[in-house]
Amino acid sequence: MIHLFDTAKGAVVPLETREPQKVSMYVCGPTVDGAPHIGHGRMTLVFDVLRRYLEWSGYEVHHVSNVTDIDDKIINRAEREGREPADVAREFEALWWEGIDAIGVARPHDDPHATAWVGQMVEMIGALVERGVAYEISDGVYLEVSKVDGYGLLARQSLDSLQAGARVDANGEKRSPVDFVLWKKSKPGEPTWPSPWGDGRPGWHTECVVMSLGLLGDGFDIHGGGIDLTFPHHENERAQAVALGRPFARHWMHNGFVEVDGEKMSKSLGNFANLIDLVRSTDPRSYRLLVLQSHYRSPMEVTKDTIAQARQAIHRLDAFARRTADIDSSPGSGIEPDPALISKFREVMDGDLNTAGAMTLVFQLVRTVNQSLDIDDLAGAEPAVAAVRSMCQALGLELNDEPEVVPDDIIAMAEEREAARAARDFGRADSLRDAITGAGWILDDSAGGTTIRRA
RNA sequence: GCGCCGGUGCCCGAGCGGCCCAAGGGAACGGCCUGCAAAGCCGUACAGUCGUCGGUUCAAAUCCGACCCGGCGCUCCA
Repeated sequence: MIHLFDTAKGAVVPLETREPQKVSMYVCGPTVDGAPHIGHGRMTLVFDVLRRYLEWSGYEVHHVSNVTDIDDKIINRAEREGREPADVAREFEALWWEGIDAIGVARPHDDPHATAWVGQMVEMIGALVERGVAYEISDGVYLEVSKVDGYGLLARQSLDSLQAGARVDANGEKRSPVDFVLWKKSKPGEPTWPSPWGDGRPGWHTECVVMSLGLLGDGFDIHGGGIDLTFPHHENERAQAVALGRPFARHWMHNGFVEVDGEKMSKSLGNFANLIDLVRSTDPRSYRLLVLQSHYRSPMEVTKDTIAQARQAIHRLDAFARRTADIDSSPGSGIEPDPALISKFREVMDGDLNTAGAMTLVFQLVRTVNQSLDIDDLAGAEPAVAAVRSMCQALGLELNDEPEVVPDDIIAMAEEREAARAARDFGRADSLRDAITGAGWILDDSAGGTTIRRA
């Protein structure tokens, strides 16, 4: 059984699902006010691997991830650029999916948009007001945090110490500085929805409770996101559910941050690393491998160097895939993954999703298979090859065993070089090779002939 | 200030009481292969030690305390 760290419990615990063999997970998605960055990339990759591994383990997974398409930052950007907030949201949502698709993250089964759920949010806020845990002041409706049992569970701090640290509120009407906004009354020119408290829009923390509960139901299994969302976002989501008396997430998961040169990478710091640039400038699988080689809760260093290191490792894996391409391990082939290896993999992954340990296994197998193949021990290699393929599937790592599509003129030059080599005219052969290299292609000579690949 | 999380070889990064004189990847070096290279494969070396100082224990990278450094939250943030 898989064990995962639960932020609320502060410990690694077995994943006990609401229904047997089914997992419902809600992952906090982006606010689409700008291009996705590599931190978003890591987050989606972490939960993609979790989802794939659970599916590989036999669970039926219901994966929901929202898109926040109305928010102050979107409004501000729209204002700055003189266009409609919806237009800003549309543009960056498209970019979001481009980045996510490129790194091979499976699309969620549902991708609720905040703007489509405002009616339900108004309803929920109404219920909170009715229960006497929310109150209206001049600029909006707030949740009264002191009325929520166990507030501070995720923050791992008492209400008192949270209150001590909270910034003083400018308005002065809030009953406590930690009370948070459920409904924001609109200022002129902003997008609005009607409500019993006047036109306005929902606060950020409200959308995720309403949409997660709405799509996955009470007591769903996993709620996840970046570690920065732990407090206040997730705390406040939970507070609303608790205040309503509804069971919320059974299990909380948060992934660690990406750091660039030891520093937090974020929009506000300006050392913002764009995911789109990354996937356009390198093999996107490199980034998945980099993510896999560190633990999801640890900080992860992303620089040109670490990306390049991962790309080299991907090359090694691809070479392995090419070398073993002739081994057919499809169902009915008679070649099964070595059960001992699979159970070792499972044991490692079940320990809080230890993907780094899993990659260790994969690379060790790559070596032993190569050793077997070096001495023509095909039978010894086959079950290990099948195991590697199975593991890679669980990790969402696609290995490339296909020769690349090479332009005709490059092929022509390569053939000419072959002729020159056959004629032992190595001067001519080498100058042709230089020309091919100059065009961005690399020749791999081997006993079986020469293959061409992109540099 | 309060709370949380880290500091492991040249780089990235697992391990979190005995299986660790510490995995794996990258880089380095050597060999095989090659007309020569590159690629690929194989192998070797690199941490006598896991930020520092104390402590607990038969046993500590792993637990406890203090300190130093970095990150996160308490403010928009994945």
